[in-house]
Amino acid sequence: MREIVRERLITAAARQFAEAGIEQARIDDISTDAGFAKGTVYNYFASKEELFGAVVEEAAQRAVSRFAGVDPGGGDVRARLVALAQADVSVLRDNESFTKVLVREAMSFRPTTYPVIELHLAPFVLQIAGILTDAVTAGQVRDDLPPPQMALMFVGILSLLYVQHWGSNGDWPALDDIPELAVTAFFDGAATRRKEGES
Amino acid sequence: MREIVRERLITAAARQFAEAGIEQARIDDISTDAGFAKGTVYNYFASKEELFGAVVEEAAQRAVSRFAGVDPGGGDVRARLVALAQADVSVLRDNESFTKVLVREAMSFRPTTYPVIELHLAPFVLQIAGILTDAVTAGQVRDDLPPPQMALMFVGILSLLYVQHWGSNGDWPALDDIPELAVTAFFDGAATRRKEGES
Amino acid sequence: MREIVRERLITAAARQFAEAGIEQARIDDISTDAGFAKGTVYNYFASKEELFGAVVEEAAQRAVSRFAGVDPGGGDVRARLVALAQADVSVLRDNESFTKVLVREAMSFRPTTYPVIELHLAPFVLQIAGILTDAVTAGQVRDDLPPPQMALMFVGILSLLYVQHWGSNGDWPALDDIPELAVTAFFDGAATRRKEGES
Amino acid sequence: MREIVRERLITAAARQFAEAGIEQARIDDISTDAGFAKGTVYNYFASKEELFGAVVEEAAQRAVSRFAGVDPGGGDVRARLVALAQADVSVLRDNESFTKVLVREAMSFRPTTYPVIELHLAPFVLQIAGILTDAVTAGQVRDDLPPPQMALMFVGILSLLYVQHWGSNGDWPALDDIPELAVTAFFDGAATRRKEGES
DNA sequence: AATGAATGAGTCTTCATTCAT
DNA sequence: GATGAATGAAGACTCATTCAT
Repeated sequence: MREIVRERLITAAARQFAEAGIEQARIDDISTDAGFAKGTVYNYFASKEELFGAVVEEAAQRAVSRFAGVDPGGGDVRARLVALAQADVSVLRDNESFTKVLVREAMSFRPTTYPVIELHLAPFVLQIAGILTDAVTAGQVRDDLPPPQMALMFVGILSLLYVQHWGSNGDWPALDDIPELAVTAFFDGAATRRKEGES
Repeated sequence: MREIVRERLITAAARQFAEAGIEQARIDDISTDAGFAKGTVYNYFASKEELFGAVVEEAAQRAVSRFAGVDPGGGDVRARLVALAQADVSVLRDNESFTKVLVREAMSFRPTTYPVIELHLAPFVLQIAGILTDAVTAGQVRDDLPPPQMALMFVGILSLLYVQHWGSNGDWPALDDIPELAVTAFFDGAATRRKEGES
Repeated sequence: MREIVRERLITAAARQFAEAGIEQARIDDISTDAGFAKGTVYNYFASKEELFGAVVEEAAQRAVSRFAGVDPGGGDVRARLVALAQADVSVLRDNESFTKVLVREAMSFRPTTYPVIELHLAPFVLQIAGILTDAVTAGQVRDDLPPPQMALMFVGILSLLYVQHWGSNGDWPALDDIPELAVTAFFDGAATRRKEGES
Repeated sequence: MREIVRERLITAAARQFAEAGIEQARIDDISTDAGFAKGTVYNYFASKEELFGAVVEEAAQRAVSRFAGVDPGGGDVRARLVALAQADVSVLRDNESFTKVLVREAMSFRPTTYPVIELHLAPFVLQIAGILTDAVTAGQVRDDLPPPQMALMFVGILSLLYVQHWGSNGDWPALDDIPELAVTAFFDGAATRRKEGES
């Protein structure tokens, strides 16, 4: 019961925070949006700051939760990364507000939220780093950059495409194109190339 | 005279906005930081919002100004992009606050500032798009993605590295490494490769 | 409940506005005067301006409300006008602040308030105009001036006497004398006269 | 020299005070309107309040100055009053701002300005009272009201018509009609009448 | 004497937070 | 547990006034 109300508040908060930013969002609107009166928020969260923390935490958890079991494994890095990116985009579709909050906060490196985000995103990044390590071993990925940092870059590029998607009002890139695009940008780069093994 | 004071105010504002964000920054502090009493800001800017606009504008202009004459031209895309990225980093060194504000705002896609940023960054993006078009013609760059969007990606990757630099408190990547890193990430990608023409 | 507080705030506001004028009156004082903390006003009115509007509106309504049923009708204009003026004075006794605000504003022809006053005073003026029209028909009142404008004059003269009452600190005219005085001034004028029908 | 600048400032101040009221009028605008920079006002007046006082004083003086020699004398009160009212209206034409300030202040019974106005208007009121006293003696004016108070009423009615003129944007009454109208209202009243001496 | 940049006291207004019901 | 009225700290903004030039 208590948990359900809490959830409703967090979801409403995510919406408001995504639309207005943390400063501009008003507790009143959040409560109303969730179907309660102003004061109710304070029966569940000690402060606006704490509510925001809960939103970020939930956002990070949601983002991570769906990756479990998504990785097809196997030898093809590209395919594995695309699968992850697709999972991420599908999460985004159901949680656009949460993701917006997450990305905006990540890019704002606010001392209070950055560590939270890092902490919760760690599993995701590690999973990617794992895939990359496999791929380095298999000779599919360059070995002159540490996998964890390449993983960060991959997550970053994904976020970047989200930002451009939102910034262009959905004009470009379309959500559907993002997974492939992200992997292409991350993996292949802009240069013309002859794939390994091509004659 | 008037211009100098204005400049001082904008610089102080950039500092405060970079540190605290637009909402948290207090007009009082900005004026004090610039060495004036609180009312002085309002002799130069009609409102906090306008001051912020001036900071963004200045940030965008500074970012662009240094690219003039930086492009070495010639046939090597990589070298040209590295030169531009180096110029950008050197601008950043002198204007860290401005760039922070710029990047944070760009990533927050706020309706009021996003267009301003787009407008002022356009020349920079176009310059890169030009280089990429040359490179496409020369067969150095893939022709399946439109140059303007690749240019956006390049700028995005650069910004991403700044964010990671700031987010890690300068840990990784170091400023000095960013130009090379950005070009590598953008141009080469993560895949192992044999450069065009290698046997 | 909510209505009571609103009323208390309006009453306090009327006091402060009457004493200090709209510019000089401070929201703080109004709230305190009403027995609340300063912020409370804003739970009921969006701005000082709106609160002022509410005061003017209430003032006009109070002024009008008591005229209902006051007019004795019958053939004697003088008596009917005196009855109305007496009602007006009795309203004034209970609402001195409101009336002061009303009169001051009416005489200041401020674009924002003048229409409000006109609108709300219209019924009163119309009632008087009606009485005068009757009287014109009955041959008691001159027919060379339009009744609505004569009605305005009557209201004006009444207000004028209030102003002189306040301006002289109650010295002259006394409130009790005002109804008779107003009707005399308006109806009879200063000239010596022989009433119609006197030999 | 000094006197001329002072005069220009007072005239500009009158304009601004008339348009915006004493609180809303800004020193800056007054100075600019007079053709000077902001600071100049303070070389002539110690404060805004003092400047306002000077405007009121000047307004009162201008209002009075033109009555000298205007009174045609003779036996007809009506004619003498009309002459005075005409003089007043003609003064008003050249000094609309000053008169507006004066009337508004008179109706606002502000402790600081009311005495000033009374003081300066006294000669005018006395002159009218004199005429009325003559008329009482001649049996043309009722003897049951003290002439000074009747004089006040006359001035009041005149002001009232100005207010209605301004409040209706010049619609009614027209300036030209005011002298006759004022005397009619004051002298004859609204009642049908047979003038003294009519058969 | 004129200027206009700088000052800072004074207010309105917002809104997170408290708490009695 | 929900409510929403009351609170009051905080901060943007105005503008009369000062004063160095």
